[in-house]
Amino acid sequence: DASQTEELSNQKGCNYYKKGQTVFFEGNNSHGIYCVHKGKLKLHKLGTEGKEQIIRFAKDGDILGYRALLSGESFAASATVLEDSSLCYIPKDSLIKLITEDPSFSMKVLELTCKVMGRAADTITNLAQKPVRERLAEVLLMLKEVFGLDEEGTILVQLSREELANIVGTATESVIRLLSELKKEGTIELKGKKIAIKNEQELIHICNLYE
Amino acid sequence: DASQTEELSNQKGCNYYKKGQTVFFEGNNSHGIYCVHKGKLKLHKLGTEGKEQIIRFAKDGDILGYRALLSGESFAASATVLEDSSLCYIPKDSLIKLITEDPSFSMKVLELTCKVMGRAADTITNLAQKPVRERLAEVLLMLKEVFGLDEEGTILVQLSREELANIVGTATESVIRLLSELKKEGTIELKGKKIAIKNEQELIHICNLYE
DNA sequence: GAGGGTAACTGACTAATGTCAGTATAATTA
DNA sequence: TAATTATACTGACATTAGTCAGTTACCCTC
Repeated sequence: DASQTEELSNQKGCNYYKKGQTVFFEGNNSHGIYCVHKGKLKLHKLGTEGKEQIIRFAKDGDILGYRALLSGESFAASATVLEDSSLCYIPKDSLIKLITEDPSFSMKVLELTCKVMGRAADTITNLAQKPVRERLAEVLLMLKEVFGLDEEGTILVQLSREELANIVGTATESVIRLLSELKKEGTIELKGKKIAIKNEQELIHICNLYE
Repeated sequence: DASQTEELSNQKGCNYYKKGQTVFFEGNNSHGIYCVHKGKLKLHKLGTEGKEQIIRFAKDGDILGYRALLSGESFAASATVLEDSSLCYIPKDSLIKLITEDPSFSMKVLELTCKVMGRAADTITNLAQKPVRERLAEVLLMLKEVFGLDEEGTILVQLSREELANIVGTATESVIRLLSELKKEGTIELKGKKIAIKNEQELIHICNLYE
């Protein structure tokens, strides 16, 4: 959890990453995990024809790279920094030691992985069944949950239209069209890359249309 | 792993479930986990308009229901028996005791959850990016991996066309049409519900078309 | 501040896939 | 075995969403 992660961070010191830098690459082997001290990252993997698929996001207090390490597999996704961030690295041995020696810590890690699995099942269901418009609404609400809003309702993360498309699982043009639709309807506001949620109830309504 | 699961199964004894029976329901709370002694199950959740989405499968030696228990959330999916099965139940307390007292067991469970997470990321990417035909090919190969084939190449699980559609994330009619296409091309063979893989290389080719 | 590059946007078109309606076949049960 | 239901299948059609081509707006560097 936050306190234990923080403790680890302080012990080891942090490294700084510039916007756009990739912390680890899909397919490589994991030798340790990363704790986000301060920053925002995307976890993404390569799909068809090299197209990026964004799997999830990480922010302050989150940990990264543990899936590969604990499964003994290579990284299933790459982690790229969305804005200048500081992450601390915990080598494999320290982590394994902590997990095996501290049952409460290993329960925490289990809890985390199991929660992420639950979110993944939702994502699968939505991708399989919902049309693009509903998925986009869902993504906007997810981004709000993860990164929060400022006073004006602006989602506190900067993503390109292409990146939004790579979360939703659609073409960039579709995202552009649907965003301007939502703007016309007064549900959101657009100022450059910034997206402000003006009518959250309507977004919730859109993504629950048939439920 | 298998030996520890088996040990637990023997201790507690198994319960029998008839084909079609649901072992636990999405949304309910978990008070223990289930080990599959012998059988085949689907894990599925409700999506748009009550449509089923199949998330994954379980067979002999697999465990079920741990995600909810360890995350402290309700079941994210229901588990339904595809053919008569025997499962043994392990109450929460026994499991927690085992995890906290045996570090090697808790590492095993972590390894399991992390592997499942990796598969989920693949599924998300495929659903988001691949067309239905490729996803169907992928599903047939996945079913082969999970349940195996008999001497004639028949996949050793019986699923309706609707269930196949609910894995692939498409309409039943699309599955029917694509299956008969694959049959015409000689890639598979159909005898009632039974699907036999006649040209695995071709299936692999289909699902890797653009990679 | 001009120029070059990238990202955002728009419109026309096409292809993929879902929907609907109806028939045939298999499975189940009275 | 006949009746009944459920599942598999087929064809026509509608709709969604992706592709392609081109324009405009923004951003960064020189």
